[in-house]
Amino acid sequence: MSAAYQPRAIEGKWQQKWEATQLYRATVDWDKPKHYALTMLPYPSGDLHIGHWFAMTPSDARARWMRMKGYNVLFPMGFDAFGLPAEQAAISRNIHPWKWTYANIERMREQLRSMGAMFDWEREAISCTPEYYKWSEWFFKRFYENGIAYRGSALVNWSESLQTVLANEQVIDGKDERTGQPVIHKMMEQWFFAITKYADELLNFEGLDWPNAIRIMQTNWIGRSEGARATFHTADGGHKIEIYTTRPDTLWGATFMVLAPEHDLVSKITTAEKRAAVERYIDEVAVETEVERMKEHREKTGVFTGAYAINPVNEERIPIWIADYVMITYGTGAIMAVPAHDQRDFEFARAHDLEIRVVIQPEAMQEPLQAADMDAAYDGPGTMVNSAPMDGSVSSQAKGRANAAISRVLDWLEATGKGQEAVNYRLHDWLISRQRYWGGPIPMMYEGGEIIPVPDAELPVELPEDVDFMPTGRSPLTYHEPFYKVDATRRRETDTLDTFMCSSWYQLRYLSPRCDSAPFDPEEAAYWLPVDVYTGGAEHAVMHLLYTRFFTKVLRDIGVYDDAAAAMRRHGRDPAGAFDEPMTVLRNQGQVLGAERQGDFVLCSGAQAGEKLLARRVEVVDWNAVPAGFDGVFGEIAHRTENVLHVTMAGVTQFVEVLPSAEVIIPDIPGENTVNQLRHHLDIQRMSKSKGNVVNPDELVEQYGADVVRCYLMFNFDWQKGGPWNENNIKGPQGWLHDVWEIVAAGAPTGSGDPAAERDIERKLHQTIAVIDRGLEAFSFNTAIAEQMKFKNAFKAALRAGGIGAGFWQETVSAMIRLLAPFAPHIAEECWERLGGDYSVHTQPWLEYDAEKAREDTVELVVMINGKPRETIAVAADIAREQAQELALASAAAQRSLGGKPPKRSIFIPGRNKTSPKVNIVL
RNA sequence: GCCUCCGUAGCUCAGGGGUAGAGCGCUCCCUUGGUAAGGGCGAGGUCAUGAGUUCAAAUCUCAUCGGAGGCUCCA
Repeated sequence: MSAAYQPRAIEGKWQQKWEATQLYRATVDWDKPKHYALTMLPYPSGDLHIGHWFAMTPSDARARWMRMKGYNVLFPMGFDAFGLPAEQAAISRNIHPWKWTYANIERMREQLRSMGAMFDWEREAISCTPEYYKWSEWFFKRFYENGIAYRGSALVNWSESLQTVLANEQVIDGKDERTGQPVIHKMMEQWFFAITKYADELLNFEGLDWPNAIRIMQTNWIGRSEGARATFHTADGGHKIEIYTTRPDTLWGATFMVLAPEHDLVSKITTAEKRAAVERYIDEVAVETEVERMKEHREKTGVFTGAYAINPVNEERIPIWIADYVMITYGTGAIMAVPAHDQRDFEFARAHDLEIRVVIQPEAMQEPLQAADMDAAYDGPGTMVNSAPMDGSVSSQAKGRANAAISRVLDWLEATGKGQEAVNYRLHDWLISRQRYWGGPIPMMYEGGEIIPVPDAELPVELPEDVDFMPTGRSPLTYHEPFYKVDATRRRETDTLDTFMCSSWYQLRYLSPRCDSAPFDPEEAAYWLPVDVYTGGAEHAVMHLLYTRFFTKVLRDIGVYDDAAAAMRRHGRDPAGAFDEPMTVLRNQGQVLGAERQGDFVLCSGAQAGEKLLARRVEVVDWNAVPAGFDGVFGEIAHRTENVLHVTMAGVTQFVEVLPSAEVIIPDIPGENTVNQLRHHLDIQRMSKSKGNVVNPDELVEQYGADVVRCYLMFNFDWQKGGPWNENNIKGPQGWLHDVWEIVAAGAPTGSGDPAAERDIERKLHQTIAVIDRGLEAFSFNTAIAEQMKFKNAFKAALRAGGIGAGFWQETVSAMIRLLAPFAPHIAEECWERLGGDYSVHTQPWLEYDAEKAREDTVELVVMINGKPRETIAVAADIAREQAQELALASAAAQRSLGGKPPKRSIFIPGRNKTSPKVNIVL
């Protein structure tokens, strides 16, 4: 065995052997328990970055661990290959999206292989291939037949820069989440999926082990609220106006109504004399982007329509206004305004001099609340007033039926037919069509006004390749006649599917990527589903992770899983609940961020000129090393623009202009120094090409080897948190693997060993196993590795001390290598072979934790006086209470403190796990 | 504004009612034929702050301060 650990020499070799022997091929075996581990598939952008490694290699370690524990593990990989970047590349660089995407996939496959992950490449699925999108289309048709997919008109998000509509989930703060360009609202006819039908079921996370944050985000996004719908009529009786409210107990306080400017009724009810003003306002609002409209603290603008409505609860005549603070996209797009008890309505009423009427009297107040005295709406608890026949009902702060007043009003509304109890959702149906080329075709045709599905036998509708990419941003499909012109009367749909549809079911395609008769093989599904552990980024909380849950539920309801369920029953597995959710356990990794850097600490001297110092001398010194009596500006360089330094000290920033003639002294940089060599503070931030803080995993692998990079990523971060990159720390895992290598390379010692030392190592080994198991179970990869480092340190020390015999060495090193295998698969395989183990270390059984072996024989009994440790006494680990207390009382420390008097109390705390037994003597 | 999560060594992180831990970094010493390296010794922490519960609080409770993420005219 060559002396030095040289990753390059072994990693390629083993990657090839693993592939040649199909070591990671996962096949159905009903005699073994299954484990479907899945990590989010990448978009083939062309280069694997460190984030992919961070997401995938710990998941790989965990999958390997499960495999060694006896599970039949499926850990597939593929590509989410449709999407805009490919199309942008086509437009800007004249490369066809097929070519661009496939070239990237080829490259990324190689990079993925360098990780040494146990991906089963036989199951690779690529969403942009006809074999794949045939089934995306097939699902679309099934959804259409079952009333889930429909074509409808709605106010949608239109991105001018991308020339396409976007789903609500893809718009953040009124901007397209990809480009950051503002979107506008536009009325368009589009394809939708009726995800709102599943809103209530999607709110139920029972049986799911998902991060709390994701559950909260999805719950917020769905935005269920309970309240009432009520129908107001215009005063002339000509029109009905539906409103939704969560506070039906304040209906009697409605003193005006507000419609969203986009509301259908606006044009119908506006009086002739107000028409001009109303139309002007609508035009103003229409050109506002979402961004402008969402600005905080903006003035409540609006105009009166001239029309009046009748409040159904008290027959009062109230004015109807339009205002942009009412959103057409929420509820019914119209509200009853209760200025006394809703802050927005209050502000609007004050701005436009509208009546404010108190209908909830706060209990605590002596005097009745007067509208004129209010400076804000009152939304606390109280008693209903001015609300005959509901006066006296008590409104708590509870929502919905839990509030007595609301409950009573709801009953009354239903009984009188003036309104109904209602549930409202913030969630809208999923807008699925895109005006783009590089996506799955929508298998629909139009003939006259009719929608005709493409027959199943003709699927897939293939994307034509011979298209021209126009810089206009329009989809080439819309002017590709052979594609859209089916025959003289029928025209094909030229919109394509949102890529999130393709990724909503990829976990099913992995089961049988070459299956041609169905989207997936039911026999495979019966065994593997559902996904047991899913890992990926939290940024998909309300997109992919919500969509795929919805998708799974629809497939279940329309019978797509029926054959799989039957197969399950044949194999004696109960299919109940197996198809309700796609992924049982979900964990999100954090993000690896760009490195933080301290700015230089400088001493600047010169002449003060107003706000800033004109420096004639700038010296970089050790952090905080300020000479006594220094009277210039000193501190960290927080920022530098040309020759102006922002120097901060204790939170105060001072400005220093370095004169061209100034002397700059940087001890670490020899020769003459310039102002440009001064380093300013660098914040932790996302890695991006423009910031130049991107870490290239290929270079790291080249330098340190894949195993070291894997271990560094797992050891140096809290996986679920992420953090700043700091390459210095790679030396820790590197040194560890070097040491392991050297221990194996050195071979068994020749001495006979010391039973006590060996027993100690055996104990530590089993304690280590327990920590690794716990760490992997909890995705705490860093603790699992830290514990192995500790064990290595202890073993190495014992070896040096000559306490280890040959037989024990073999046994222990063999165990150590098996424990290492999930984390550093290549070096473990090489060491395993050199130890004489059978191929492969990755198919060896995992080490069984033995509590008896992990037990300490003697431990330190801690004697505490008033809770402060004072002395230790070596005792048997299983020492009894009485004996321990006797020993403690007899100890020198206790005798000294007690001074002959009996203690007030003496408390025995038995040792557990890794803590020592203790006796606390209270004086 | 609301909702989550988090403040432990210089850095990145474990632990978590009962003696404060790891890796890196740092001091000093040794090796200089594993050498863009190895071995050894050591320093460094009122566990964000303040109160409470307890025989005992870094750990539990509450408040405050600081940080991260999410939602936000949601009727």
